[in-house]
Amino acid sequence: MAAKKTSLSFERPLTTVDIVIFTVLDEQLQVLLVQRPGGPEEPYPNAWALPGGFVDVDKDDSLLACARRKLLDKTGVKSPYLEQLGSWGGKTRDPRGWSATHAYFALLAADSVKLVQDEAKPARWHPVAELSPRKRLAFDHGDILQAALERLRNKVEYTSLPAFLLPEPFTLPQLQKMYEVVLGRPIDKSGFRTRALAADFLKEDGFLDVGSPRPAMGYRLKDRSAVMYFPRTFSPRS
Amino acid sequence: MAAKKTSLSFERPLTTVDIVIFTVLDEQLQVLLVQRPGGPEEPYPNAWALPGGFVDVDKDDSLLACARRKLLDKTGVKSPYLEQLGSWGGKTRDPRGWSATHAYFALLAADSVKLVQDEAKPARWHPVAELSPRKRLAFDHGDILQAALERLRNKVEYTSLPAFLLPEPFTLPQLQKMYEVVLGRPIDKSGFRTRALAADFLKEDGFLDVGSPRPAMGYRLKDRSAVMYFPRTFSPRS
DNA sequence: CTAATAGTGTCTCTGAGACACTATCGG
DNA sequence: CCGATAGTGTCTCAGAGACACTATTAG
Repeated sequence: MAAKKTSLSFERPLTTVDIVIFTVLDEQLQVLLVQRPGGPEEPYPNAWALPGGFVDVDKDDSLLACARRKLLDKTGVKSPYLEQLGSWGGKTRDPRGWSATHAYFALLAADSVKLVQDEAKPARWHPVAELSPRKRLAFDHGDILQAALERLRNKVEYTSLPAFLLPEPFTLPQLQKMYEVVLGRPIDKSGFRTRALAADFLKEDGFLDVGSPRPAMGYRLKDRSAVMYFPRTFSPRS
Repeated sequence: MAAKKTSLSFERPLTTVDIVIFTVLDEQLQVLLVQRPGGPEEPYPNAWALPGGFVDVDKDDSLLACARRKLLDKTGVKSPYLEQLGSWGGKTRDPRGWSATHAYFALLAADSVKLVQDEAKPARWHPVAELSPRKRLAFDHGDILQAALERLRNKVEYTSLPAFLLPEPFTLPQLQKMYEVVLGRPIDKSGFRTRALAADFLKEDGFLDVGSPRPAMGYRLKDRSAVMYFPRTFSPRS
């Protein structure tokens, strides 16, 4: 394993990991952003940015481990839904030099989060509807967020992803609401129930009384590590 | 732009770009591999690997540009279908140190390629069916190839990707053959034609005589920079 | 004519969408 | 009883799959 360093002396890009963390809060899709420190030597001082940072070659065994570490640090959540989104790299995206970031995207239930406030870097939920072109994010994080949103909205059409936005157990009406919030349009109840149950990724877990007149069946995911793919989408006929 | 180097003195991972280049040759899906040099200081000497290498912070403006450069160097092809596949990074994947690779995947027509042979690194097409667990690829390139195959087979079900495996103009029977080769199963002719034409991504380009008894209509892509998504898949009924 | 490939017509059936309906609770 | 939410039944229709059919060429 004694690494040969010969001819590896060229300049290496900076390597970071950034995470787009989504949740649904107040019936709105929200993303977690941190405010960058304001020092004069900092890039994008005081701008909002995705949580993330440099890979630590001593602490992190892999990119995924690095993402998990950063997510745990910020939110206290151990095992959210986490998938790779892509990578962005180039000469000009960071004024400090050629840099490449590995972006991940995560879904979690709002109430499972205890935001950890680093006084230098305050963290806050931002409704995605309220920041589209408004305040510009640091680096190319606006592009990354955009890609994450497209991926999320796309996958929601044909997967069980929104289940990760809810604490278990949850009811079918609650789950339907998650789909509707992410997609931004109502879904037919009957069709939704038929498909969700036919997809066979839920198991019953007793009745829940969530304050509505009639108690509803509570459900849990059969396998929290698997995502269900529906054969077709929820698209309206149009 | 004068970059502050203060506090950026920690160790940086090695950064590479690797490309999974697919084509169809002899009615088989094939992938381009290069043989690693055999020097005693080289990792995985003489093993087959995906084409790729270190990002050059002077030559490459971005990850995508880096991928294009490497692809052009190896195959002489300027504008193939090229998309990002994902990234793989960790402490142990390269014996020379913590490294992260940005993987891309490309599709091109076999006859558009003039393989550039670097005497130190011979390049050759390998039928994917013939190397599954057989010869182990260098680094984690087996995993990357596996991911590329899954992505390709998956997307072929509902996109026009196989069109990039053919030189233009091509006939519908030729295009159908590309789908069948990648999917590894026959497709119904009538349904295929209906859907391909309804998807409206082809434009007619006169009749072609490809040696078969009856000449067939030749087609070109309306927009070589866009991929068509079908509303449903080609899956057989059960 | 025949063989071979290009291209079309037609039947069936699944499953999604729309929407009206019933069921069960609190008050 | 009523209102509200949970959950079901039913009609229709687009579109995919299966497969038999016609069309056009070479010899």
